[in-house]
Amino acid sequence: MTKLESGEAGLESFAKIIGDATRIRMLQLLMEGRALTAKELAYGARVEPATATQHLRRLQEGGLVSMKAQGRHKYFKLASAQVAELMELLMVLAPARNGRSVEPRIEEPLRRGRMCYDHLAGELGIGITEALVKQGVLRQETDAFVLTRRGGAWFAALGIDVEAARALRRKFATSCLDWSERRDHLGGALGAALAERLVDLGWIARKRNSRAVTVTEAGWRKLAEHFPNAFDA
Amino acid sequence: MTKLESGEAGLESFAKIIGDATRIRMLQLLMEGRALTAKELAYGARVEPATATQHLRRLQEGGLVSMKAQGRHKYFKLASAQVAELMELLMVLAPARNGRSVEPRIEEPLRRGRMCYDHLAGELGIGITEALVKQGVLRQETDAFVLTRRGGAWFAALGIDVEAARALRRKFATSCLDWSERRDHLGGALGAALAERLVDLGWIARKRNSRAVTVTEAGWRKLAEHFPNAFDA
DNA sequence: GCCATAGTTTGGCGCGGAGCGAACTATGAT
DNA sequence: ATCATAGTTCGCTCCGCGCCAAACTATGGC
Repeated sequence: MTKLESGEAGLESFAKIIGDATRIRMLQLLMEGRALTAKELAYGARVEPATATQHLRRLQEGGLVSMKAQGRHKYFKLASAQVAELMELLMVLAPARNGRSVEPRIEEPLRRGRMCYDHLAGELGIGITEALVKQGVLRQETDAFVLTRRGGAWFAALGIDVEAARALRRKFATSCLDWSERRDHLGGALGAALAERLVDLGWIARKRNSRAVTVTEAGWRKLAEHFPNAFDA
Repeated sequence: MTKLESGEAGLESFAKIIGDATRIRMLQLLMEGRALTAKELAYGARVEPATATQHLRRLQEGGLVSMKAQGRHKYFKLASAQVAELMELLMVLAPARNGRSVEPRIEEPLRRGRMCYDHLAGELGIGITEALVKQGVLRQETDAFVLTRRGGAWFAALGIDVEAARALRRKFATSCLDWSERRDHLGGALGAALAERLVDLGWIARKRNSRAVTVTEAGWRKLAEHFPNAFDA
């Protein structure tokens, strides 16, 4: 054990990890909340995969991102909500230096409800997910949700073919870190099936050419029945 | 105007400013809340003054620290409470990488009340300062307090020689950013005189070999009379 | 005026580390 | 088995930038 102040030295090398343009760009890409592959991050941050590997290793060592290998892909995402908090603070403080710059405010409708790929995010997605957990339909694990026995029945009752979703060659019920809310919500095949079904039922509707999702007139009552206490606040 | 995305480029160069061991060390030194001179920061961060000048310039450009020239000294302090917030977040996240490390928790007594150089800080210092502002004894300016006309009488009534304090070759009534509370409190000659007088009156007492300050038995009643509503929470 | 001290500017040295291409392994598709 | 693709390892180049010494300016004390 070298004589190394764990506090100070830790902060210094941690700061170095953040203090690189490419790595910051990668973290920015991950702010959307979705898990990205190494290659996506490489090209997104405008470097070759070989270079990206090094950066991603350092980001992992710094506890800023977490990785999950799946087949020949490696999916990276922000390690915690605190990291997202840190990034947000950096983004707020940064432009102050660069002359005035209008704070890029999130459009309110998007904050309320939106599609994240093909499943629901925003307050709507989170409200629904948390209601399902509270009802015992889902159980939250480290980075995925598990459908309980009664949960299967619940989805079936809503008219969703759970087995079909399970058969798809994709993650079944992942937990996706929400960008605006910083909370986990249901993604994957099950999340997509649920979103699709709610649209089919006419409870929610997608705005044309937008990721925004709104609850329909009839939807409010129906959602309140099926997801109790989900939309109080 | 070059084609330069103000948002992205800003974040990247901002991150670079933070991502340097020496500059982080300087920011860490400033977390105490007191303004420090360029030289103090240089040696505190273990570099020569010539090097420190460069770093301090970049920290200023990045909006992380603010500077006030006073005579031949230049005093630096954190630019805002948000910067302190950022630093705190960095310090919380950093050690996670470095194996387990006990979160260096602030000792409770220090949080309650302590000496910051020669004036009062912590909840005690802030409570007193805010009570004085509310009573119209002090008025808060950008980075200093102003003693009002009635304020002079108030201090005199407490047995403090305001003119003597004003005559000293030092800042009279500065506002000092509190480290644990992140709020301004009264410093400078006036703050020191007040602290000294409260000790003389026996209302507060310093612990031996510590910066901790406690309120005496008799002190509680007296303080409550002179600083109404200062210690509710 | 003098000297002492705080801070800055400049020039040059040297290292850390970001970047890439090429060769490698690992997984999946056919 | 064969090919395609994801990601890694290695060796190398090269540039940014942190650092200091020395010479400079600015301020205060005498």
